[in-house]
Amino acid sequence: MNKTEPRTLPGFMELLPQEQILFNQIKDTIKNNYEKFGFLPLDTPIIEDSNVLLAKAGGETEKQIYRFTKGDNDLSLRFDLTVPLAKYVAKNYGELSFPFRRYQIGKVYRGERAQRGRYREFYQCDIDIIGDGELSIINDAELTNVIYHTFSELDFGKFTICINNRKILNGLFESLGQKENAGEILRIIDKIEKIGKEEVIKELEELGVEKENIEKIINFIEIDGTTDEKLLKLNELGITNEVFVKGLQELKEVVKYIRYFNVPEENFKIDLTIARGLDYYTGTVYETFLDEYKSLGSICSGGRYENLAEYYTDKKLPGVGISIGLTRLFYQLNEIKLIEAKKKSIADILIISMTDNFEYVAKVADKFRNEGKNVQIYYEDKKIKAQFKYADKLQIPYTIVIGDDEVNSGTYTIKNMVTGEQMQEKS
RNA sequence: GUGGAUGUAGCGCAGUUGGUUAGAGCGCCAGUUUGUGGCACUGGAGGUCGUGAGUUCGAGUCUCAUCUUCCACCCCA
Repeated sequence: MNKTEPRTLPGFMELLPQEQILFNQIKDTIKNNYEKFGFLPLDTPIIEDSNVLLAKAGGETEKQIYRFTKGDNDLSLRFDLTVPLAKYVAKNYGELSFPFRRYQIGKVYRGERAQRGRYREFYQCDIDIIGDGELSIINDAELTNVIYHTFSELDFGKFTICINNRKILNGLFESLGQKENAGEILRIIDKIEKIGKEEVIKELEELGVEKENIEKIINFIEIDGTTDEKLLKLNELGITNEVFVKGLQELKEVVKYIRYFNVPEENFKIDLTIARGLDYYTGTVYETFLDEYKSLGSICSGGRYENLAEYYTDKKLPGVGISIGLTRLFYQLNEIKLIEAKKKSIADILIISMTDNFEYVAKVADKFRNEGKNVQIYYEDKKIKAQFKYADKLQIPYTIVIGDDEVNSGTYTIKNMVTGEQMQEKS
């Protein structure tokens, strides 16, 4: 008979057990940190009606969406967790309490060409805070604190949360008379880390921005110094544009509260080049980098948006959120060996049974389970040697041997697989 | 969507200017050891060389096509 080759689609991550254990540990750490700040769990369907999902989308995003029909239904796979959140909040507006704080950890789908570390199916770990009409700027600062706590516990080394405010950039462009192509300018500036200053200037020229303005833009994003020095220099630019002034005010507030939250100075900074690709951000924007592995790019990004669900409801729902692209992050950290899958088994104890008295074996297993241990019983009819080998392969730290001797004396023999020590205990 | 590579055992690979029956390592299975794993030794299973066509007396090796996967660009997490 012809066999079908058992292959997994490119761009889809599939892990071996020991890697999956590590992956889940990281995922759990993120989840626990999100919950520590009172975020509520949310799960939404992976498939949505295309009309709902694509209410806003266009351009690049739309091209990458997995879209298909089943019968008469036009369906799509979610490409992020924010759009489903918008739908959910609009739909359940009456049932929810605002500010609505939710976290969602789930898979999303983008049909782009697979590439190193680039996936078509990947986990996003999102938190968002949605206000009804208004939302305090303190929330923007708190998200920095959530990121700080999460990555501190994840322990991937030193990291820096870069903060900026879209209004500052937009206000600057407005004051320069570049309001129309502000979006494109942002996109170009955002790439400065990657392509360098010269290339940014070149691209701005190609866009048709005047020399004088390019100079001002470059001078602006090159403002340096400590956080307070940067804020001072921004003030000294003397820009009176309303949007700029508001943005600067917001940034100052955010910094003030970040300090109240006691996030160490070394873990956050103002970075005026951070713009974020997505155009729905209207205020604070975040990107987080591992100091020793800047080349990985941002490992946690997000920002403030004016109106979450404008395509679904007239209600004004401002929000602020961040997202960790877990699948890619895991891949990258594994690549650079910053994390390593060591644990091969979930079981703490493997029971090797050499008796027909199964009832006795089951009782011993339950005794340890009741003590909070993960216990697996080996049922197959194999030699004791093979059973020990199995425990060894899976690196299960303890084995318990139960033969007729043990049953008759009401005991079990427990063996430490690392040291080789073993002893008989009363059951 | 554009450009460049790749494919030999479960895995990562070797295979000379085309020449008998395609190799070693790791892994897997069994035995040395019928109540004790790791180490060692011995033995074993496992490949229509991605697929199809062509050149040739002869193709893993040369040619063409095709599929697959990977890398870069675009965009993004």
